[in-house]
Amino acid sequence: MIKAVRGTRDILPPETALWNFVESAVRDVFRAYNFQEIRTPIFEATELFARGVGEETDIVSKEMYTWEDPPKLFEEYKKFYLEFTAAIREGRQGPGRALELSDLAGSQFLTLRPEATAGIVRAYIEHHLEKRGLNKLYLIGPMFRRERPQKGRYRQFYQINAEVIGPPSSGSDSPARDAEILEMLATLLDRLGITDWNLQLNSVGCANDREKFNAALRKALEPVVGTMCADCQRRAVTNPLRVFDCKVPEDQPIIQKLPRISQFLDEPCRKHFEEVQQILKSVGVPFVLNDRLVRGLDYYTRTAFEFTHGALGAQNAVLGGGRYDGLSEALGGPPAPGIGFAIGEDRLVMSLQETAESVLKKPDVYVAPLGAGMNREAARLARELRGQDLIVDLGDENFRLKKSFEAATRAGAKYILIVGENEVKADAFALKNLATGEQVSVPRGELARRIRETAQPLA
RNA sequence: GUGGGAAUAGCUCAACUGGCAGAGCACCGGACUGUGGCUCCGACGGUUGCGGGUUCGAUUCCCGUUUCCCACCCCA
Repeated sequence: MIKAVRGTRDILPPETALWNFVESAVRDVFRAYNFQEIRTPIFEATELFARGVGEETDIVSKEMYTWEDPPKLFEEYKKFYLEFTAAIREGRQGPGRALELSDLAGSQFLTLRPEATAGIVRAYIEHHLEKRGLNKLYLIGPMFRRERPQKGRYRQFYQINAEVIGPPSSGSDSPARDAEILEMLATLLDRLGITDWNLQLNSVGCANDREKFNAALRKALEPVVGTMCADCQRRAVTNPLRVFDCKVPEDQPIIQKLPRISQFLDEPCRKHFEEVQQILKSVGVPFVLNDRLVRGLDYYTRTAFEFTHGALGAQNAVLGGGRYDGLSEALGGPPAPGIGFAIGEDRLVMSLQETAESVLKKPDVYVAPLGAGMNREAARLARELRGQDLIVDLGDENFRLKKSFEAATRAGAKYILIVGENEVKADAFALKNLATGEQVSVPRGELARRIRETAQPLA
């Protein structure tokens, strides 16, 4: 049997109804904040992510799905190898040279997107969206990372992203935008019925602050790192910021004494962060300051945040984001401050799984043809009813009536409509309410109204 | 990439120290020829994840492998 590949999965009904519920709530809420949808390709030039996300991040250095298109390197290597082995076998001189860079001319490296922001900023630059002033964009779609799967973590997973980006003159760097995004997220989660969320907020400063902070952090770690856990010793070398993620109890007293980014913010960054907090207080969005919150992508500046939720296991971050004021320039574009976030849709759906049944729309009526030739009549009736905006399921004339009833019940239909010879002659059809058992004969022209008026009060 | 657990019918799970692979639910048919849910009866359903080893005999023990789950790492 051919199975879905590791880390990928099929999302089946009725669970898909829950995904649609989430996505339509997202679209409604985002529209209220004047965000508009953007769709970008699922694969991009590898270089985009290398430069945008950062060569040193785990995402780029070990988790991307990358290939060569067309696969010349592989073809050239195969050719070389075959010639080489044939030469040895035949005892003659082998190929004169190994593979060179020029052999790769005409091919490029492509990557399945591991995140959305780089692609959106690429589109912003490519289409000169700075001419439009402030852009408020959102994107829903699959992302790909080659990680070991576990609860809430897949190799193909789905994100809901939103970005506010524009030239500085559009106010894109204003703390008002940070606060607006955070308030929108709080609204969305509440709307979805997720109430026990927790907003963790931090500022990671600008590039300048980070440089000073990193230097101070390295200096502070130097004398103590030898006594810390193996992971911390590794982090201290590769990415000192991540030491703050450590959960080993013995290391906590040491971490407590380390310098914090909050002590290194310059005056503009400090004021910016302060204003974000003041607006959040003003609109009543609760948050917790966490100056140990660091994010894994190189492009983040200033505001960084994470919404967590219990019942998600170890992967408890349901969404995360922050500001990325230098990203556009890093990709060769004009200055374009921005802030955005990514919601892990898989995790979001997981945290409201129990409501799956309640958002599923059931058929209003099951049309049951009865006897030879009745499929034709039933098809006409079903078409009429569907044209009246009813959800209609349709059976088959070969089903015995008992089987039609069972199928209608299983489908969860509110009504069953019997289409037999008697009904066709009279042009009035037996309509039975499957919940109450009440059955009446209804003239063709009144069917839709009859189904709708008694079906509505149930909802 | 590292560690732990698991894999048996469509689903959820049994099967004693190694001895005929089973149950419930679901599905299909019948009781009931144009009236469902309840009930009763019957039928169907398996390369025990895959490959190897030990054994008279392996779902069971051993080795390998794949996948899933959980955690680390990292992130959404």
